[in-house]
Amino acid sequence: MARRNTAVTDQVEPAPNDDCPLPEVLALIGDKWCIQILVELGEGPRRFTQLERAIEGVSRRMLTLNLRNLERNGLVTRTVYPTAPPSVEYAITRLAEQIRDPLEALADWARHAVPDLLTARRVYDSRT
Amino acid sequence: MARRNTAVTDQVEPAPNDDCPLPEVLALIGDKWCIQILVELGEGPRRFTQLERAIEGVSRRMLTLNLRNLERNGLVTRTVYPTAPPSVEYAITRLAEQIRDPLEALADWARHAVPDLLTARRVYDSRT
DNA sequence: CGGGATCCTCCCTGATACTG
DNA sequence: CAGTATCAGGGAGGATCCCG
Repeated sequence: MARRNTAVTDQVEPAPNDDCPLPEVLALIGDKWCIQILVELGEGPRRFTQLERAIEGVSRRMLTLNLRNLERNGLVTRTVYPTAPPSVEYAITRLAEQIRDPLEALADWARHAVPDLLTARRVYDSRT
Repeated sequence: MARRNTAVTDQVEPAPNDDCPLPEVLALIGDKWCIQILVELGEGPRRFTQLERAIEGVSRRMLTLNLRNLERNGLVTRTVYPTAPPSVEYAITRLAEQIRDPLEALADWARHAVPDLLTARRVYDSRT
């Protein structure tokens, strides 16, 4: 069991069966900060500290782990420039760019559904 | 602090700011079993035990919590038939039906991206 | 049958300190 | 600057028991 406690999500392992890959996708991009990382990198390449400042609330550790996971899955590239002090640049790949449309569709639904959702929630909560 | 340890995700609280509602959506439908529940209920109404058998791997507790969460957010309805023994039927709402298209788009991307993803992963892992 | 309540256990995560 | 290593806590989730 190599790689224990080194990745955020260890599952995925896309079961070749199952007609519904959604759980896997969610496991892939569900890591609390992945979306925000992808969104930020969508604006252009960023360095580690830039990401750390832009995302706000993320710890160094979690940022590292999420980036490693994204890199491992081919959604983000990591380029080291051997300068002094060292400089590391992250960027999204084509694979990651192609996911932006589906995610945008999901975001559209979210924006549209939030009111109904909040209403449902108030009703449910008021009935305790 | 009522409702502690009673919901799976307690956050959400859709911050009215932020132009990107994606983290909230993921918090909403990201609960490990929610997607599979919605997919299964998409086939038609189901009773608790039917869901428990269909989903496989889910514990009674988590199934209950996920269903409660979905119900609270207006994505699932819960109907109790006071028969003996009691019978409870779950079904998806219109709000939940409307999310199926975005999710399907995401699933399409997933199916298309899996090969690249696995390749990237093998390359990354082989470089240790 | 359909859960609620309780206990208990990992492991995820944050904080801190150290390194090339 | 860009991380890794280590420690500690807290919460998610499983197992179990019980009840209407």
